[in-house]
Amino acid sequence: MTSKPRLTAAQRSEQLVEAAVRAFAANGFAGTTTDEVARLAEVSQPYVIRLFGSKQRLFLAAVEHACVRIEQAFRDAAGSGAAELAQLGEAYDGLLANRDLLAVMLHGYAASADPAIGPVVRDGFGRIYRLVRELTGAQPEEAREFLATGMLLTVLAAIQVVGPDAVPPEPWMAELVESFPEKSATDPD
Amino acid sequence: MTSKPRLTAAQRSEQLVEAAVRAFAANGFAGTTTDEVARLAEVSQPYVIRLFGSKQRLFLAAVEHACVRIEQAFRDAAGSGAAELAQLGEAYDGLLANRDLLAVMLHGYAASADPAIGPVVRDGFGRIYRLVRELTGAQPEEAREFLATGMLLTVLAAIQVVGPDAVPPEPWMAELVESFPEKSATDPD
DNA sequence: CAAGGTAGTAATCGACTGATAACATGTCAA
DNA sequence: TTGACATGTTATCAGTCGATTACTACCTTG
Repeated sequence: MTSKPRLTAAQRSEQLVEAAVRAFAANGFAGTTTDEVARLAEVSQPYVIRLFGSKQRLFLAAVEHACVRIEQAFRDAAGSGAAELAQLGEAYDGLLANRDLLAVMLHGYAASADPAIGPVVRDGFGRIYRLVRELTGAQPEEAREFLATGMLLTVLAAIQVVGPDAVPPEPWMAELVESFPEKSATDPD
Repeated sequence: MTSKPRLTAAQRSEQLVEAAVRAFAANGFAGTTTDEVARLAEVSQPYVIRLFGSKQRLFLAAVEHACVRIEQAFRDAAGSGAAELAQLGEAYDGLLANRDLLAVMLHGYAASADPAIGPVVRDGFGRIYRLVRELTGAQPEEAREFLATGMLLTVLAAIQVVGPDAVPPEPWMAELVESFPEKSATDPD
């Protein structure tokens, strides 16, 4: 049996950030223990603290990671050259399927009253806004509407109205979900 | 000096819910202690637990209270008879000035993975959606766009891009904020 | 006034958790 | 080989927090 090989601090940190994203996505900053993250990555809890200095810095690393991954998803969806907002919208749907990245962002928004967290979250949000404009050439109004829809979807995923762990839909949920423009299925048949 | 008069349990509970809204709005469910709420309401911490049974039920009461107050704000803005979405939008701006009610909702969304919290938050959200449609006669698509904008504003307030405790605006923030339709100032002059 | 219910507190506890310190183990260059 | 550095753990602590228990003070009503 392959009992954990030793990794470099950089590799282990990377692994821990991914575990942190999963853990913080589920329970938020205050609701997650460093021990949970440690168990997910199969290391000891004190080692997590040693590598990141504090729980707060681990959370910040998770938020930063989520931002970068979201930016990456948009860039990939855009391909080379100009892109349509609809393309980024489909990328967003892809992110919703994972749920973790957007959930971490939501917990970041909620925790932004903390003076150490707010700036990092704001910065990441700003980068995403500017990237949307840059990739699509959208006007501020269009980008704003795009992000607004994104925030609604993020919330709907968090309260389990859409996404993988959605509850059985009540009438208003079905109506609201149906109101979204249909995903243009590039039907290969 | 008027040292606290005795109140009925109902009155004290009401007072505690208001304190809970303020406390939970700032730090969320896991990040808030029952002692903070107790101090805000100037009662002892065990009494808070006695009146509500648990911290979780206190949080649920705060979420429920926030929902009701938001519904009330919409109803007030609509007046009697049919209303425009723009009227509700102004009501939303009024709520943003307080920040607490919408912040509690945001923390509710974030905490909805908890099986005891999710249903309450979903129910409140559903009531607000239906109320918007009912008051304005809006189609699902319009109501969805209205809520999307609301979610974006809620997030922007949480990360201190808009609202009372907004940070000094960076260029992207100014651009994004400017992109919102101007509030139609009913200039009395 | 007696008595019972209601409002509220002080004291305390057990569990949890982030962080520190001391120690162990593996790896690699000279 | 050896020694020095990097990876990782065990043990432990000090503070925090939700909850329980037992108690006190007040008010009402017959």
